[in-house]
Amino acid sequence: MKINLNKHVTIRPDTSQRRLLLSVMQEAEKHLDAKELYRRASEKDASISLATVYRNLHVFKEQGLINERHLGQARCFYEMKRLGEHQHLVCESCGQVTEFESPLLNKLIDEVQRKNNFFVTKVELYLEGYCHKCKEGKR
Amino acid sequence: MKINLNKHVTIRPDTSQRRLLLSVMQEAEKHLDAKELYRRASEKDASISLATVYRNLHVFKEQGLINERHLGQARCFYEMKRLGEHQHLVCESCGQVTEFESPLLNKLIDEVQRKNNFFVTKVELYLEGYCHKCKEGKR
DNA sequence: TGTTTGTTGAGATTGATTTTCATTCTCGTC
DNA sequence: GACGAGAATGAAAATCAATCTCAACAAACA
Ligand SMILES: [Mn+2]
Ligand SMILES: [Mn+2]
Ligand SMILES: [Zn+2]
Ligand SMILES: [Zn+2]
Repeated sequence: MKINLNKHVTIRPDTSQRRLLLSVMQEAEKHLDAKELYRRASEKDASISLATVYRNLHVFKEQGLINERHLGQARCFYEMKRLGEHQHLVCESCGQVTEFESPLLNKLIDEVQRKNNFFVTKVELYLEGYCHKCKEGKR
Repeated sequence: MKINLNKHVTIRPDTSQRRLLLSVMQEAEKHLDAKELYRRASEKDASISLATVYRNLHVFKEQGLINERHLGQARCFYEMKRLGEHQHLVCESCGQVTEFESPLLNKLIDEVQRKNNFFVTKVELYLEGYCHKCKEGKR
């Protein structure tokens, strides 16, 4: 289910749409889905197309500029890649997304790679449950 | 985006469609998506509807009989729940799905719950990369 | 037996994503 | 400066999984 990006093609690194989309991604304080990225980009360039958003999300992903995340929903969310991997905690009740890191995860992955003779290129740990507030409310 | 199953309704536990769907799930040697479950069930009862497959996947999930998994694709896969949690390794190249367990994961989750004051109800660790065979082939 | 309530099949609908296609842009060459 | 090839774009159509609607059906039970 990959988009048809024709691998034998040189990607032009810099178009006004790409610059706009990247700047919106960078300014974003949280994870954006394609539609929200489109909405925000449209405010600055009303003519941009949703197809261009999707196409460039693929390009950015291939270039390693952004991460694609699955946060419970069917649709994907995107965020700029940063130093240090992190994973997500999603509250079933209020939808709040919390980020966390743990050195244990790397340890786990090392072990899994060794035991299964597998080379890991992508890690996604998704935890769902109840956040601080919603946990209280449940009582 | 939940299906409308009307919570204040008593679920009738045993219909011929449910029995059929569960038996197909049990016989399955690997993870099935809704369409594949539908295809296999249709072989035994040509009149079964895809809507019934989806409806009952929700029922089985609520009853804790099956697990829903996200294996890279947008669509979901399902498998019978078994003793002992396990997670998945998916080969980017050949698509092979390998299952694994690690006690480190529980340790990690304990830590995350404590540090973030969060109550975890669902865990999904998805690792993608290259399996034994495909790793070799790459050289 | 008649009523109530849960279930089903078929088909329509939704929502996210991808593709198609005609047009436009970029950039190196003449 | 015109040109040509390749890459990118906008708009709209197509795809695909998942969900919903609704009339018919079946089980439970009064
Ligand atoms: Mn994040
Ligand atoms: Mn499994
Ligand atoms: Zn919450
Ligand atoms: Zn492989």
